Order: sequence, then C-alpha cells, then structure tokens
Amino acid sequence: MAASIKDVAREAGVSIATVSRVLNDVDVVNEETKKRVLSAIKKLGYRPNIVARSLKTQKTRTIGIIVPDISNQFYPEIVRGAEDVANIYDYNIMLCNTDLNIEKEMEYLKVLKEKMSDGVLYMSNSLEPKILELIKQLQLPMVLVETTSKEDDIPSVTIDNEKAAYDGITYLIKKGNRNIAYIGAGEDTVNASAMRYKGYRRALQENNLELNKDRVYFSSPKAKDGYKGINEILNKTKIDSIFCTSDEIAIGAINALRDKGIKVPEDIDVMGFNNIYLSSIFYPKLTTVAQPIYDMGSVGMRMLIKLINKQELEERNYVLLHELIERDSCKK
Amino acid sequence: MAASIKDVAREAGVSIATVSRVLNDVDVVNEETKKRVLSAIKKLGYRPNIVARSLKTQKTRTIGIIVPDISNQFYPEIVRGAEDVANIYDYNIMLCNTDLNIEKEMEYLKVLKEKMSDGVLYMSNSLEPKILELIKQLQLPMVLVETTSKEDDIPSVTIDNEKAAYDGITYLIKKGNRNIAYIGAGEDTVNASAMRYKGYRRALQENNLELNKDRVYFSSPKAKDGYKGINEILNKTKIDSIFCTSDEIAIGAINALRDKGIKVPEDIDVMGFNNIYLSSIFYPKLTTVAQPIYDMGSVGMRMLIKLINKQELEERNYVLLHELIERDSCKK
DNA sequence: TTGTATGCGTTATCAT
DNA sequence: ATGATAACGCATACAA
Repeated sequence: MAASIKDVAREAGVSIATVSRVLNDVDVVNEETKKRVLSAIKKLGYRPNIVARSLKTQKTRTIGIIVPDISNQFYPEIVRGAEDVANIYDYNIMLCNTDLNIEKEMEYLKVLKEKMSDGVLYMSNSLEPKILELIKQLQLPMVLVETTSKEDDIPSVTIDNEKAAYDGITYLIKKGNRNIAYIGAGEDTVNASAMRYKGYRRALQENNLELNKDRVYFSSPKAKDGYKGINEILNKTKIDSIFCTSDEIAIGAINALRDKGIKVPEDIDVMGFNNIYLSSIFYPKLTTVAQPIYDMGSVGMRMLIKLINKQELEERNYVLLHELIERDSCKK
Repeated sequence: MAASIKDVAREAGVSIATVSRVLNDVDVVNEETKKRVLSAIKKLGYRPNIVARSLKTQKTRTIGIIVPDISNQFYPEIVRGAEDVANIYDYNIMLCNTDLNIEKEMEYLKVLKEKMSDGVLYMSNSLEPKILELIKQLQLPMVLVETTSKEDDIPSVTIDNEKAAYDGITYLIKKGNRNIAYIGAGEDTVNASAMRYKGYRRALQENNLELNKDRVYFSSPKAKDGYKGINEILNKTKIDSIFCTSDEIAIGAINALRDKGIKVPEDIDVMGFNNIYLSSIFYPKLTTVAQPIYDMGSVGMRMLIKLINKQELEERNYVLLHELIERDSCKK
C-alpha cells in the first residue's frame, strides 16, 4: 500500500494535521518542522490521495465531457481545446461518448454526478425534456458547446449559425451563382446547426432568389450523404453551386461531381462548413465557413470553470465569430 | 446537498448497513425491508457517492488514457475503441493529452495515481528511462498501445510494423516498381513505427534492389512533411513510387506531385499507412496498409481490465493483423 | 505553532 | 436478518 498522511506524520514526528498544513500550504507552520515534513514526504515517496481529499472537500477537480463521438467530426479538436484549459486550472477530464443516444447521455450524466464531477461540458443534438429534467435534478454546473437550450438558460458557446450560413450563401451569390443547392442539417435538427437552413433561406430571399426544394437535401454531416445528395439533386434539377453544412459533405459532393465528370470549381462551386483540418489538404482545397473549433472547447471550459467557482459569467451565451475562408473549391 | 445513505436509512427505518446491502445486492435481506429501502431510494432520488465508495474499496472504476494528441492522427478512433470497451465493463476514462512531452506525461501519470485510477492505457513515442522508473514506482496496471517497451515487459498491443511495411513495399515491387521512395518514421523513433523503415530495407534487399538514401526522407506523420519530402527527393533523384508511413504523408505527397503536374497513379504510385477515414474519401482513394485502429484501442482496454482484475493475460504482447487495402493511388 | 478529534459517504466485520 | 461500528485518507474546527 502506498504511504498515507499517517506514515508521513509518523516519519516526521508530527501530527497528520501538520502534514496536511504543509501539504496545502495553509496556516503558518514552523520552518523547521516544515522541512522535516517535506523530507519525510520525499523519503516515503508520498502522494496525497485525491479521492480522500475529494470526499472531504466535495470537489474532485475532474470535469465530464459528453460528446456524440470522439472519432467524428470536429469533436477531437473541441475536446483538445477543453482539455488544454482544464489542464491549466488543474482539472482532469472524463470523456463520454454517447452516439447521441439519449439513454447513454442520461446514464453518463448520472455517473458523472455519482463520481462527483465538478461540472460537465455537454455536446449533443437535442436537449430533450427528459435530459433537461435530469440536468436540473442533478444540479451539476454545465455549459453547452455547439448546442443551445432555447428557453432554458443553460450557458452555452456557439457561433451564429444562421448568420454564418447567410454569409456563405451571400458569398456564393456575389460570385454570380443563382441556383444554389443545400445539403446538410435540416430544420428539425435541434442543435445549433439547425439555424443554417434558416440562413440559407434568408440569403435567397433577400436576393430575390426562389427557394427550390429540389435543390435541398437534408442529411447527416457525413461524406457519403454529400455523395448521395448530389446525385439526388442532379436527377431533379440544375445547379451552379452547392452549400454544404459540413466539410465532409462537401468532400462527398465533390467526389460525386468528379465521378460525373463535372469540375469543381470550373463547373460548380462547392462550399464547406467548419474548416476541419482535412479541408486544407483535400483537392481542391475547400472554401468553407470556419468555426473556431478549438476555441469553442477552450472558451466553453473557461466558462465552466468560472461557473464551478461561482464567478460571474460576463456572457451566458457566448457567440464566437465565424469566418469565410476562401480556397479553391469556389471560383475566385 | 444530495441525499446520502444515512437519509435513505432514516427514511426506510433501517440501518445504513442494510441500505448498503440492498445497494450492493450482497448478503440476504428480507424482501419486505428491501422494498422499503428501494422505495426510500426512489423517493429521495438517492445516488450512491462513488468517491466515498472508492475510498473504501480502493477502486475507482476509472482508467486513464494517455495520448499524444486527441486531435491528431488515429488517436480519436483508438480512444473510441477503448472507451466502448471500458463502458461495457462500467469503467470511465480520463483523457490526458501530452504532446509527447515527457514532463507532461510524468505529471499525468502522477495525477492518475493520486486520483486512484485503476489503470492506464499509454500511448507515446518513447518510454524513456525516467518514465519507466516512474511507472514502476507508481505500480499502476498499464498497457501500451502502438508503443513497445523493449526489454521491460509491459503488456502491449501493436501490429507487426516491420512486416506491414515489408508487405507494402513488396506489393509495390510486384507492381513493377523499382525506385521506391520512403517518407516517414525514422529508425530513431522509439515507438512501434520505427520498425517500418526496417521492413522497407528488408523488402528491397530480398528483391535485390539497392537502398538509395536520396529516396529516403525521415519526417513526422503530417501532410506538410509529405509535401516537403517529395520536393526534396525529386530534386535529387528519380522515383516510380512512394511508400509513406502515414496516410497524411501520402496526401501531402500526392498534393506535391499534382502541383508538379505528376499524376497518381499513372506516373507514380503512392501508398499510405494506417487507413484513416480520410484515405477512403480523398482523391485518389488511397491504397494503404491498414492498421486495425479501433481494435487496438478495444483490445488494449480489454487487456488492461483483465490486468486490473488480476486475470491471466493469454498474450502479453498482442500483435494485431494489418491488411493491405487496394484502392486507387497505386496502379492496378 | 501544533495536536486532537470529527466528519466526508461508503463498505465490511462483528455482534445480536 | 439486521444493527453498531471501524476504517478508508484526508481537511479543518477547536484546543492547547
């Protein structure tokens, strides 16, 4: 068994209280005894047992991160941003993959509470009533990333998805495109990306362009859906450009076009969304609406830590800035 | 404050011992009182405090995963495989990014011990003496993934990297290639991938092909290094094919070739390594040596859990099977 | 400045 | 079948 505070106390010839004091650098303790304690600690290779400390202090310095799938999309980078900040403040993170399965989400939330996580960073599509109720009941400090809570006011960090899509479409229109297809997140999606379709429609409307449902294909953010989407759309109508709500969709779309002998961007413009690493090394390099992915994680974690420490949040619903990145998949 | 076992006991009119018994389904407890306890639990919305339980049982049911960078390479998928298995056995995972920084690795190892993790899954390049010493001292159950420990016998899961590279090169040779470039992990790399260069040399040798250092470029596994590598190599000599020790390198290489007007695979064959998701949607689709990435995580976690439960490992150094996946970046 | 004692929420041993 | 209680390792209020 590893050495405990008792062993250190015995070795240094003091009480455990004194050892605890030097451990936590609290109260005043005689320089001489402090030295004795320190050397006893070193001699025994003692490390405080954080579990015991947590039981006493009711704080574990670990934070749960609930994520749909760490092997997917931009979640790795969000998590990285979050962990970096957590690390700075001496927190560790517990990673939980849910596959957007409500039952799994609820299970993890409960476990996180039982393990006394100090808070949770939550990413999901939906915030179903069942989940919301559980969250309230559990009383865990929480912030939403890339997810919004509508009426209920759980702090969140997102981008302005409606505006981001609007900006992307406007760009396409300015380049002379008129028949702009849309592939990706639908209105029913409950997470933040649902607003993108709204932005698409507003941009069309403000430019007196007609909304043609034949050019719209709602789907998951995967490449294969981009591929399928293009084929479906081209069967029905003509287009001069495509707005995709993820870079993977854009890649799938470009692959489909290539298979049909259609060139990007010579024949058709394709715009992605998110600016994942991939989009800068794909050919052609993707023009895309960038989300500050890493920052969403780091800002979210910063907010959460403030929340945990009962500090005031200057902004409960943080909206980070998106940016249109011009590369090679749209005509210059 | 959340309800504790005491509250439940009071509510049900029994002792905490009895509550604990029904909680853990241990000993025999009267059906009648069991019901009372259960309903008290429900009424109070009681959840056991796992931290307290951990202090008592000396087990936390959480496992640390030490990884260079979750936002990089195939680590997300390894971690996903690991978490899925952990989840099955009711373990949670603590994610730690080290950027291959030794100090960070040591720090995390210590914290993991202090927080009483039941074990750790360790991914790194090196197993420096300092680390090895700390590992021994900490006495944490551990398994290495995509990392080997040479003399010290820490259980591990890898593929046969030498053979995998050998198979890749042999394939290239069979397709008629004679001047095969190599870009990627060098011999000095201490992790498993260092063996790939060995496989490259052996394949050349067995086919009476000369090893020409001008065709070899040691680098990190990033795309930009593939790009740079090609330019350096083509400045010095002629090649008909390229073996890359990561898919990202292969992509960088293909991009460099395209910029020079060289076609893949018509002019030059390019082979990747790992078979990350990307390689199946890139154009051209990458012919690559596949590692069973997800499985490395899941198998590693399975081994670790066995280790934690003091079960016998049928194989301490698990070697998973690689597979050559023929796609479009090499001539058919 | 230092020590004693209590409690954090459990599990498990020993009585009853 | 159930209850009282010690112990897990630490932090801290209170005494000295």
